[in-house]
Amino acid sequence: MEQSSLQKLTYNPSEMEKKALSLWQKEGVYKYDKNRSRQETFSIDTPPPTVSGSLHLGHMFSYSQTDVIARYQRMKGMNVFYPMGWDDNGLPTERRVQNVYGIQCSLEIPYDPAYQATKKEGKKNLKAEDISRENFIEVCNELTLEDEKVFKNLFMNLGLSVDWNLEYSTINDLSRKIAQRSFLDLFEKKLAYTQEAPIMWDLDFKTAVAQAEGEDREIAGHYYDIEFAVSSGKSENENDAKFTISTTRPELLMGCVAVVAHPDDERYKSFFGKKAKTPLFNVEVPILPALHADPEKGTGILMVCTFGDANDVDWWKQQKNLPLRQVFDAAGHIESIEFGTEKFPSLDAVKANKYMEELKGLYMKAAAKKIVEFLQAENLLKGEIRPTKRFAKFYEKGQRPLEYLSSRQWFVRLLHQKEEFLNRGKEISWLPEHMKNRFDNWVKGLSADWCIGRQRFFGVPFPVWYPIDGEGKVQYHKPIVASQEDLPLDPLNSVPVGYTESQRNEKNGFKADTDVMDTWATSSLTPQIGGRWGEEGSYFENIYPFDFRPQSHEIIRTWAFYTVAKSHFHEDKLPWRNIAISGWILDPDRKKMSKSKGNVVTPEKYLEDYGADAFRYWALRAKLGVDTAFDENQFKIGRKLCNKIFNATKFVLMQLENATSKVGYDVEKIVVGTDRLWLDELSFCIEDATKAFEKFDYSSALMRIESTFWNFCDYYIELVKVRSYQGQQEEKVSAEESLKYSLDVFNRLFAPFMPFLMEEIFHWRQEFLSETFDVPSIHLMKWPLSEEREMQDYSFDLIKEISSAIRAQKTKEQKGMKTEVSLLKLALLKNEIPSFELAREDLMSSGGVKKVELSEAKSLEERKIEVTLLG
RNA sequence: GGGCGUUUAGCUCAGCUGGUAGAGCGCUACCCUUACAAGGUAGAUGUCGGCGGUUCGAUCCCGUCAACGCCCACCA
Repeated sequence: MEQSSLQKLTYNPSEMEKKALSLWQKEGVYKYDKNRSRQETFSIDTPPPTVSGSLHLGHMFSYSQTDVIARYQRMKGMNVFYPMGWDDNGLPTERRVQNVYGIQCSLEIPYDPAYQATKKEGKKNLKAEDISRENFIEVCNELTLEDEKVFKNLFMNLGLSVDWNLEYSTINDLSRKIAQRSFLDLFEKKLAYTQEAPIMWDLDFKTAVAQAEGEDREIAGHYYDIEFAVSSGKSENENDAKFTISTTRPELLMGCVAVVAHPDDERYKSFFGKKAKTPLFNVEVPILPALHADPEKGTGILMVCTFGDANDVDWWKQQKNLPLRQVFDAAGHIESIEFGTEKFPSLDAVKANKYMEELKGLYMKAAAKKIVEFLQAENLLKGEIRPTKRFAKFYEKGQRPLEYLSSRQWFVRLLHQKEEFLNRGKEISWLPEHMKNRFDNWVKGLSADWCIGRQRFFGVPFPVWYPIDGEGKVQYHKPIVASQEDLPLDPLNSVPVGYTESQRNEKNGFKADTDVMDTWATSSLTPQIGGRWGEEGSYFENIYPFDFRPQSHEIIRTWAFYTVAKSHFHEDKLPWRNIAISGWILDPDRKKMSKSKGNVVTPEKYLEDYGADAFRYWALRAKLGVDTAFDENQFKIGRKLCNKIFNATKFVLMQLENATSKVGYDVEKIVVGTDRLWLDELSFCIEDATKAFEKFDYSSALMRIESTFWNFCDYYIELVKVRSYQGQQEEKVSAEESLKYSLDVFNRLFAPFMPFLMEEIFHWRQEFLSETFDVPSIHLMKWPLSEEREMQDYSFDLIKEISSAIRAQKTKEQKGMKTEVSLLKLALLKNEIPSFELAREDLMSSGGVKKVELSEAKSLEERKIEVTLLG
């Protein structure tokens, strides 16, 4: 308690961060109490970050924004449910595991409980070892655990007030169990169904992809003008009418099932009802009218192949009688097609099969080249090959354009409930409001049910088997689903009720579903996973529907939408009341930061250089939903504010070393007018900050608190510092109590924003002021309330004026001189004499002032208060 | 083509229901002078993207155009 010990202190963020972190952990400051009621609970549906690669600035930015809200709610006395999940389920992890351990998943191999994976550490060209899916998942779990530790550390250092007891990963037993439970519920409600249908397919990952995971990219291609003929039923006929089709996909020619033109197109009207003959393969296909054919584009007539693009799929689905002709396999090789069969008829099967001989097994690109050569040889390629740019759908993480492939998949019905989803969107409070448009747009544009199956390994297996009949045919239309008690399970290692392991893949036996679920099928259940939905000891009812869901805008169509859909299906409720969309961090040129552009800034360095509190300041100055250009300056400003708070607090504590009373504060003893004015200012600040926080507008709250704090330093401290240690007793006490009160208020107001520094100051108060508290941390203190009493009728500007004047005089070293305080806009003049008298008394007792007079002037506005300072 | 957002001082951004603009950084000048030089004091800086309209009055409301960004659709 010696003065020197205070004086020596310098702002050292990393030291106080360490201290605070261990205190929080030791005291369980952020622990969620599952026994408290729903009304007393504020629940947050935290986004589980993808655990691959590293956390970037954008994460730190948006997670800080959620944390400040969590901290405010906690100080309001709420029981905060603030979990953290890791999204480790999915492709990126799977690929890494394959590389790191040199293993791959085989669906044929049984589970080996004794299996231990070893990292291959530099050994190259090892043949990948085959292991079972369940073993593979175990290895994935091991690897992601390491990443999760790194992430957790970084989040802790940022000061997130997460309850780490509520940590989960999207592939752990609980998540798998709940994802499977969700599936069973959807199945029971007839919302999940399996069907053979064309789906978007990634050739490299060899998996189905959902509508929401596609993105458009521009690719280079070529137009080929190919000559077709109207068929007369013979393979060769000089007199057949000819027409030309422009296509960019000649390799799909074998899959052509129809030729279409716009119904009003005069050029082709007479062809409708007739058949066309495909070049090379001589397959007869109907010529039909179709509205999606645009007479302006190409030659106005086009081939429908199963399948070249979404149009083909849509149109094909509407036509009931068209065949399906799949020409390439799951890896993008041309299938071995036999012409002259029922599925692939031809007017000249011999010739067609001769061409096929050379095409089969080729990758599509090579096949296209070959076909073009054949066409040239037969003089069926008309005009020039014209280069073009076109947009194609890609899987977000993929390298090659998506293809449409027909396969059996599990779907979740969405299309029948678009209206309901739109209504759900209306019930949610969107922050900022306009983000709702993205949700609406997406729902309105939905064109396919949700394909939830993925032909991958690291994911949640479908708890499903299919019976095999006496002829060895798999009865896909009669799925056998697992029962609740057995979850989580992998059907590859479990047996359905009524069967034995020996019947696996046998006649009259069963076959396991080999697919896993889409990542979103699990992550759309974060509210259920967080609340341990359907589990013993579940506290789902105490947190659901959640109060707050933070997330970024690019996943409104996926995560937000799917979460709403699942909640709607399972509970017939909204998953959360408020959704807050954070903005993006852009690089200084206002471009989105992305790995491919090489403009990504990693957070570790800034966190270390400026300290977590300064780092948070940068994130918390930004409003929700607003993209922010990265600017290192903002860290400096945060650092400066932290330093100022540190020094000002230190100074006030030093002023109070000889205080009359050190135990707490007594507002009753704050009697001097300027002190009371200052209390009013603090009250207004608390009121405004609270209002802002209630609207989740933490950045306005911060701005308000920050500016009040600067006023405190620049004007109020200036005004009272002399009086607070050498004034008359009553006035001295008034200043002391007011300073203690201010310290307390700022300590609490800044706590959600700068948790580390505020924790430190909280302990200074105990050490140097001998204050005692019944909680171990500032973060368990209550948010301050504004005082309910009558406010003065003149404003804080008065304090500013006097204080500036005093400082100006000191600077000039002209003590004892008169100084003038301009009160042009002060409320004082509205209510002239009585208020002036009141102000005069206050000023006289505020310290350093010798004389206060009202100047003579012709008009009211020109009158000034003249203050004479002590010599 | 449809939808959404952004555009305010050199930079990053505030600006609540319409009353001729604010902060911080940067800049200029002065100051180790006071708890804090990671300070302080005093200052300069804007056709509030363009053009129309409503209004006594528009950064704010309406229309329109432009630039930038995002989402969706189309792409034979």
